[in-house]
Amino acid sequence: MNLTKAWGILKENGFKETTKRNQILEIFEGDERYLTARDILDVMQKDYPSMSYDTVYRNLATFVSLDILEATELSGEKHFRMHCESDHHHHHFICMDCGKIKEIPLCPMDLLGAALPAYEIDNHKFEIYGKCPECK
Amino acid sequence: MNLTKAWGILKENGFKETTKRNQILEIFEGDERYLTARDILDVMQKDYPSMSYDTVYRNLATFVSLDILEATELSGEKHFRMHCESDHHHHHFICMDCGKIKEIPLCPMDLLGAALPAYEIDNHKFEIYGKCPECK
DNA sequence: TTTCCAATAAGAATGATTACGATTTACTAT
DNA sequence: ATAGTAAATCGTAATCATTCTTATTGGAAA
Repeated sequence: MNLTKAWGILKENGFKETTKRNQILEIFEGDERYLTARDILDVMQKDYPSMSYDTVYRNLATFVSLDILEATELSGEKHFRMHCESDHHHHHFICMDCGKIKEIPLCPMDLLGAALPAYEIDNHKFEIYGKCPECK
Repeated sequence: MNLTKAWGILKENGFKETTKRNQILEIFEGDERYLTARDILDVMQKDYPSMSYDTVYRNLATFVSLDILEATELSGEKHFRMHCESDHHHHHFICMDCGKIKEIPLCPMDLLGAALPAYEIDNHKFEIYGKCPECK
């Protein structure tokens, strides 16, 4: 997703255009890796030494709730990246060295079919972890 | 897995038989749900008011490293349960209400085949979240 | 029984995340 | 433009899970 589309979604939902918000989005636009809240804060504090954790976490939560960012938990820490452009459901290979991802078009839920008839299925997680060709 | 088998593994690896360790294992033997370190501590402190977090965490880590327990991260917290008896690789449906699981015999990695030739695959996670028939 | 080392207790430290009152900023209507 | 208003941010403290440290205890072998 790009900045323009992200701001479109934010405006539609009544969020104000602030410089901090914009810079957070710019960081994600220019980085395809999964980043932590701390990663964001570190970059932001170069320009805004008074930048607060609260602002980072609050905006990350906002962006995730609007599907501008996607989040996953890697080794106990929340990580974020710009939501994929592709509109079809998919999963990710995640490089544990550099944080870059590769889309996996397959979804195991398609194969399960009606294997759990009496169950209410709310969510699922399928991720592959390892090293990408560059990091191997 | 049962207590006898767990203690066999522990003894093989030179771990001493302590009352605390045994009670932790008994809790897991009698509970098929995913439990947190705090869950264990709460139960243990009824019998041992001085029970320390450190003891819980240290033993949980030991048990996981010996494949006596299996661990997963649910909403930011590490959860543990007795390792499944079944020797073939599988995944889990996890009830987010009661913590009970259901085994899913299918593994999506089987279907990926050689779809990621240049990648080093170290690990993967496939879990389905929702409500079990009892909790629905 | 004594000795040794693993195991534990107690509590402090850490690291990520959330909460809160005070202040500032972006948008809106004048 | 300007003021009013609610949203956004700051600064900092609190919380929560987890790990670390040091002193002490307990299990098992000699």
